[in-house]
Amino acid sequence: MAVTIRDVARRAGVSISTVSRVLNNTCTVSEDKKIRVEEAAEFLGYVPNPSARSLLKKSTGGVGILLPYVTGEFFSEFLTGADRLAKDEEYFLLISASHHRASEWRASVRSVFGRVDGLVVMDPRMSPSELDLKTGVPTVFVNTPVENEHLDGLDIINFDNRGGTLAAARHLVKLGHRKFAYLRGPDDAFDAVERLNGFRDAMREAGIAEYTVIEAGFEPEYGQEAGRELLRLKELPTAVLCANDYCAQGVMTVFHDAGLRIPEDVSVVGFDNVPSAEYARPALTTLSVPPRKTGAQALERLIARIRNPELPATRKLILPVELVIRASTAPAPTHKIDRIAAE
Amino acid sequence: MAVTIRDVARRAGVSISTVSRVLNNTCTVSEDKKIRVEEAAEFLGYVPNPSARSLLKKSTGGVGILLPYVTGEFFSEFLTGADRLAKDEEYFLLISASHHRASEWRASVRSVFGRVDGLVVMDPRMSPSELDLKTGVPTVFVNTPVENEHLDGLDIINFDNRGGTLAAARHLVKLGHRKFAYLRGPDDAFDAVERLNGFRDAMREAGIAEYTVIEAGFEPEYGQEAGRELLRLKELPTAVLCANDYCAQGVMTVFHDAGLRIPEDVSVVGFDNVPSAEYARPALTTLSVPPRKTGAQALERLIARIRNPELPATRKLILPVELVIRASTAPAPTHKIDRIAAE
DNA sequence: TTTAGACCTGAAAACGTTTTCAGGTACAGT
DNA sequence: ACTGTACCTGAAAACGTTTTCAGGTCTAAA
Repeated sequence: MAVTIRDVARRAGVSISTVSRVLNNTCTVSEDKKIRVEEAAEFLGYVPNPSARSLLKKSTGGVGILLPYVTGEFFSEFLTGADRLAKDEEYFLLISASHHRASEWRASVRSVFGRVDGLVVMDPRMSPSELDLKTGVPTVFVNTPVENEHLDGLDIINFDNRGGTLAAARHLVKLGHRKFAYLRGPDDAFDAVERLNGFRDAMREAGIAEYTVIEAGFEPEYGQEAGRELLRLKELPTAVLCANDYCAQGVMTVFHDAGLRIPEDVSVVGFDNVPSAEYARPALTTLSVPPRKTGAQALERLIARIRNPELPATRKLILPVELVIRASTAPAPTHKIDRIAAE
Repeated sequence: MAVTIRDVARRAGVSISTVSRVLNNTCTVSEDKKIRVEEAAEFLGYVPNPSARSLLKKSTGGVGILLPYVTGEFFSEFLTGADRLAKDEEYFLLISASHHRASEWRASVRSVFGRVDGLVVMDPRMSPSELDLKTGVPTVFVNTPVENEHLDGLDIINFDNRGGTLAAARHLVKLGHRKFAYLRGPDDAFDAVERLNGFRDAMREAGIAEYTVIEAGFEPEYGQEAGRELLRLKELPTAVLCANDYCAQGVMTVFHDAGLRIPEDVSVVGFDNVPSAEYARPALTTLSVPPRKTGAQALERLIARIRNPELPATRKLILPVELVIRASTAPAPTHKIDRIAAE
């Protein structure tokens, strides 16, 4: 049986009210009793029961984070940022992954319900209205699809996905590339679609009407599959933009194994700038989104709203995305390209 | 104001006891009242208050996970496994990272105290006694240093770190390598030390007295630094074993940039088999520890102990580690090795 | 000496549940 | 008709806190 406030009170020879007052120093208590209580609490190793406390205060001191995956550098960096801020602000973190599945999503929501003072929700495949959260706590959405007209009451942090790919493609156009391929992410993922749109914007802008778009995905396997598909084309693109860094890593392995040289024969660009992108060889040109900072920022905003419920909920923040040029991109090749047969 | 059991009782025209009984179907209730209660609860969207419930039941339905980092493929894979099992068993996950710092460690412990029914603790730098957990809940330690004689009351899951490196080094010896370097992890990290010991075992076994050990670490930066140091040696090793995969990735970038060919000039081995090891080029030979499975296993064991407190706590499990041979290792070179000057 | 006010303290209510306890009804067996 | 039993139900206690309320003491002012 855990030690309760009553035990402390008995040992200090005071009432439980006094113990509570001392421990929360909520109003003045005579010096001697204060010392007696503190000693007793220390001696007994008393820790207030969080359930009892939050039952009364109607706040738990916790923040829930709901995301599709807990795996992968992007998400884990996001969590690191969130964890950092949570610790600073003395909140605990309740984390749950949905794997884009409705059943797990419901289980996640159920598991946080009533246990947290606020929620950070990240799911690029579902709009806030589909998520239908009736949790009654402040919520910050990250990387979430939303039409501007339905913004009211929503607090959103997104990345400039569209602008990112646009910038990358522009860069490649400037390097003389004309034959492009885009390895797209799943079409039910909002960020993947935005990235594709950015690519299309760039092509339109450059007056390039013909380019290849291949359905890939966010994992290296999909990149490999798409890479093999590219190798079967009768004319190889000289520049390949990818849904994200993992996809890019996948396509790079296939190109490498086919004897293609990156960037001499073909340029490759990722998205996200995950830590491993820097350590790939060739190091990957990519678009830097700051997941750690975003995690911290989401939590900061959420905690501000928890502490001050008057704060208006409606807000939309679009974080800029930065082109990081590394070794995987170069001017368009002028030589003829040899490749080992596909498959 | 959230809807309480009292609201449901009023709407259904019964007492709160009856509502509770229906919702937990804890004993027989007449059919009509049962239906009325269920309808009322559904209509009002009633969800029992977890604080009130756990205050009474003395169990929270939560499990705490305390680890050094939440970043990196190893930890995030571990979390995925844990999350999976938690969801299956209807537990929520309270996660906190300590970054190997005592102050954060204490903050983490404080944040889970009283909020969870059990704890999974992973910290290769601290023995359970140093952690001095007086949480009063069942705890499973993962990848934690412990001397066999102090095992009582401890529930431990470790990897065969020593055997892993031993197997890798043996493999390289069999490939004809005689000039070895080992990039070691921090010497206060138990697993890093065990891995080094495995390497030393192999050298002794092969009768190799001279080899290089360099203080590196678990991040690619350290691998790069150590790699540059290796390049300054007057004689290059033909085989480099690393503290983990990230370290290996770091050293590989430096070798690559120095014009060394892997594995023709030098073989490199990692440890952990993180997902990106497969997609590096050359693909990394490494030792597979199954973090996801371990996460699930730790949680499974913990939940079993929570549900059955009679279960003896003392247990030590050492998970095998498997050598995964990929393209970064090859027979020892017989040719002379050219390298671009270090720095 | 009285009284107002400041200050300290304990009793008790409250938070939202679950669970025990006891009362009530209906029915079957005598 | 009476008793015993099974079944259902509501009142109330309990969980461990915080907070309100009110009582009590002490000091200072009148």
